[in-house]
Amino acid sequence: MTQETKPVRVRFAPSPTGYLHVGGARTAIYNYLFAKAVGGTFYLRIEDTDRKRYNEEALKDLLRDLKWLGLEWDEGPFFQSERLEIYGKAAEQLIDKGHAYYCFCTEERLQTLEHGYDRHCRDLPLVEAQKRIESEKFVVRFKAPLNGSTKFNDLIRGEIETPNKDLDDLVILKRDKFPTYHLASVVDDHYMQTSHVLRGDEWISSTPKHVLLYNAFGWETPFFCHLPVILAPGGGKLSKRKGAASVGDFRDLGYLPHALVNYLSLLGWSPGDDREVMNLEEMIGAFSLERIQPKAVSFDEKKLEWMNGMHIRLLSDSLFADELKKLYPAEQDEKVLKVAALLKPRLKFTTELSAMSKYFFERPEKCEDEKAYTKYWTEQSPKHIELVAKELEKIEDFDVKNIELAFAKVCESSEIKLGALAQPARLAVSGVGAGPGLWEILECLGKEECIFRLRRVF
RNA sequence: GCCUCCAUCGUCUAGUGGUCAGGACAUGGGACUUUCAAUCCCAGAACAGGGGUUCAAUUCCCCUUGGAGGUACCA
Repeated sequence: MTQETKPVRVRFAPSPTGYLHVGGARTAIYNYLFAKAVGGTFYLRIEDTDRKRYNEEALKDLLRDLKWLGLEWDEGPFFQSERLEIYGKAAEQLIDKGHAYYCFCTEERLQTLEHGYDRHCRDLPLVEAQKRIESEKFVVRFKAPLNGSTKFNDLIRGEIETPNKDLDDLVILKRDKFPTYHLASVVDDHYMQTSHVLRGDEWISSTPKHVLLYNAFGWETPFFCHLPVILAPGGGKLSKRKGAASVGDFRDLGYLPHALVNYLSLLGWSPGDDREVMNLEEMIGAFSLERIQPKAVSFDEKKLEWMNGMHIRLLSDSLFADELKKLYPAEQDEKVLKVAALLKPRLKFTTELSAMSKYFFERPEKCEDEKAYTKYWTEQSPKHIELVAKELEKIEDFDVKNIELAFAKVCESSEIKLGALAQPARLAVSGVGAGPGLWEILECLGKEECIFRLRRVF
């Protein structure tokens, strides 16, 4: 079977040591989009071979965050820690073939070495080594070739060639019998029939070693595709200090999962046309590995914010109303839906919802918006508002059109500009100086409530 | 140090051996307007530098510079 005919199977293979950061999330997204785009399988593998850094909390968050993003996996999660026997056997297999060897060097000795491991144990006779493993601690190292060079083809960068003399005899089985990443990932990617390895580009320089491992086993290599890193706005690593960095952070800030996925998908990839705001189906439809850029990219939260606003506006009114309903479970659906429709076009974060919707459901006790108060409220305002209240009282059909007419009447009869009338009325009714159209607010509140609020004085 | 990768507006990107180098975010201005948004319109803004190859390079090659990654019994 050639690689071209192999069914597409890709994986996201995080190590549960910390929060899922946006770089990892994007790797997951590209794997997911690619699998879905070609009708392949997307599986999840947990690379928990580092017992010191293992963090159970991180694992839980990871699964939760992936689900939140909507990246459901088809298989897994598979845990490497449960497959130790397989890696042990694989290591033995390489030793038998002469591609790997036992190394008994102590950490102290290794520390005295200046330029990496000196291949001290490489030529120990196997029989001797096999005796020593009974009583001594050891690791298993891969025997890298001394001459020649190793090439592989990266799907977005083309051929990458490394002289073998620059590759060291890397440890594949650690002292604690756990495999290193290199062994575990190669063995798993083979047995789990991974067709394409899409991972961060920090792995580029390890890939020749992986290729050598595949060769030593006599296995076919998967396709490799290394994704560019995501950098912080000013350059350098993305970190909490430089703003939000983990998926959880963005969720807490009020971002929509699909807005994050959409934005992240565009960081290093484009559909080839001018589309930017896309739902998951559109992203899947447009996705291809060839259009991924090799260049490192920097994270622009401003654009993410904009993207989030766009996705909020894309939400159906009823879906958006569900968010609002969470805040006011006791309120009537009809009113919640109305308020939601008014608010939807004007916010960037669902977290703004609470503050922006409050006055629709609770009477404001006082004017909370001091700036607007100083700007719009005058000594004349109470008088003007009373005129409005009187006019509103006369309305039979309390809708936007009639409310507007009522205001127009007051303006005309008392020669007041609409601005001087509407803003104080808004303050009286909502307690704040900004929001949806005043007529809409009033209609939503209902005649009785409006008149009550107008006649109170702050 | 050594090895590897990368390089179009401030940012994300499209693009081609001959283009007015296109779009989006951000920025500035305008329109709309009862406010704040949203929306619409307009503007400024880029092919890192130097060598080649070529009739012609942003595009192909080399060097420099800059950035990123690796150089772990971490992934």
